[in-house]
Amino acid sequence: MKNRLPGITVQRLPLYLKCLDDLPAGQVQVSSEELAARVGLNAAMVRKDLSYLGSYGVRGVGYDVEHLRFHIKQALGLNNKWPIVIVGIGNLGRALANFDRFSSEGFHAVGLFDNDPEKVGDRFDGLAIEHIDELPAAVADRSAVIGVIATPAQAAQEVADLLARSGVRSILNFAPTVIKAPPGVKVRQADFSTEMQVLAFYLHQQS
Amino acid sequence: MKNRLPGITVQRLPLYLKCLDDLPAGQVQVSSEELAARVGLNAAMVRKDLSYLGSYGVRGVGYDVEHLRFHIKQALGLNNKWPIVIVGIGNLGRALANFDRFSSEGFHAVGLFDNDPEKVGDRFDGLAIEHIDELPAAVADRSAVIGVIATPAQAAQEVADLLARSGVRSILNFAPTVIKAPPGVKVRQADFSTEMQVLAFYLHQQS
DNA sequence: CCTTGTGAAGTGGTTCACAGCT
DNA sequence: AGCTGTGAACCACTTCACAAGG
Repeated sequence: MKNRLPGITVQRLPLYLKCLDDLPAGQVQVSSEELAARVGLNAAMVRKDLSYLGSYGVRGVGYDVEHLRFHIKQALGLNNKWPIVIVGIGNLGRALANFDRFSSEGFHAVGLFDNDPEKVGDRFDGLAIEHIDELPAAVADRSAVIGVIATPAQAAQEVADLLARSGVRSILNFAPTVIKAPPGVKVRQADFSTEMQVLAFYLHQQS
Repeated sequence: MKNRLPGITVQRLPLYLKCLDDLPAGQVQVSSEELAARVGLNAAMVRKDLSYLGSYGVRGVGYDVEHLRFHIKQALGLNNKWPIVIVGIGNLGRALANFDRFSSEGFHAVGLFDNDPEKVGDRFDGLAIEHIDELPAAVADRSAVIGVIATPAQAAQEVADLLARSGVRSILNFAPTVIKAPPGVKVRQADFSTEMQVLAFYLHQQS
């Protein structure tokens, strides 16, 4: 076991976690072979990924499902409850706010923000929508560490700047534009059009 | 120029395209240095990625913005209009259906499906929601090639099977579960919780 | 003189193949 | 006997560094 996981392993750990959830109720052991088939990867890769977490398998048997789930969540920091804020409460923002697996997955929404005064006060997921001007104080008061951007593209950079200044340490950007953030603020791009365009490439190739 | 682009280059081409859109109106040339700064990468990587498309830059000058945009779109197959269907018209499905950059980005929605009879007939983006039972015929009639899954996790595999049987060649899955598809059907996972969990890892590390 | 395009070197991820345990 | 854990070989991507060319 090394104490540093490759970035790409970090990206696969959430997939293993989802596969564990999909196992038949009552299944107590799982082999690298079975997990690999479920995620669509090679068994050696699964074993190598999991070995970075420590030696939690049993030779000749496999991995204990609950034990493994615990250690993956541990490695990802999902045994905390990270406070997050969501900016832009259109259809996408509402979908995110209603996402009820937050609680089981290490996050909880502590603020919903929009710049439309019409929307302020509406409630989702037990939270009232607040005006974007309230964001800096809210992030500080509620110790939010992740900001989710679900605004139109033209507002995204401005919102990212505001989030960064307010003190979040990570940004998940759903707007179809590339945003910059100061060093120390980790950004992930999570947008629909990028994924679609990648699929288009493979369609195009075939034809 | 080779005729095979590395998979990871394919994933970055959409980002370059977005950066070209963000350039000040009227800017006619762009250097690898400037593009790199915008996407947050090394200039050599940008040049190498673009060199796979052919030698479309001018030494000492840079790349012609329009020319480059054309060739990236060409490579990604975005000079077609790929017909897509969206399954699961909750908040997320509506966000996708309303996504108005489709037309400029090589796609158009040709069907919206849900299993809730209450929703059937509602209109979004100029399309009426149809019942999921209509999906196979619709995919065939309208030549849809991409299926987007925006259902809850427990329905996702079933919808994926239905899409694959109906003849789509690519699936974009937003449900927080790992789905399988037969060989020949390309799947991309695009889910919120995976991205959040990756961010959680980096937060956890710092603290 | 400036910036592209690209071999070559460097880095990191994947797969193989088998020793090590149960 | 079976499955994990892991060095070693392999392969892919990134970065360097510079020749080529406007």
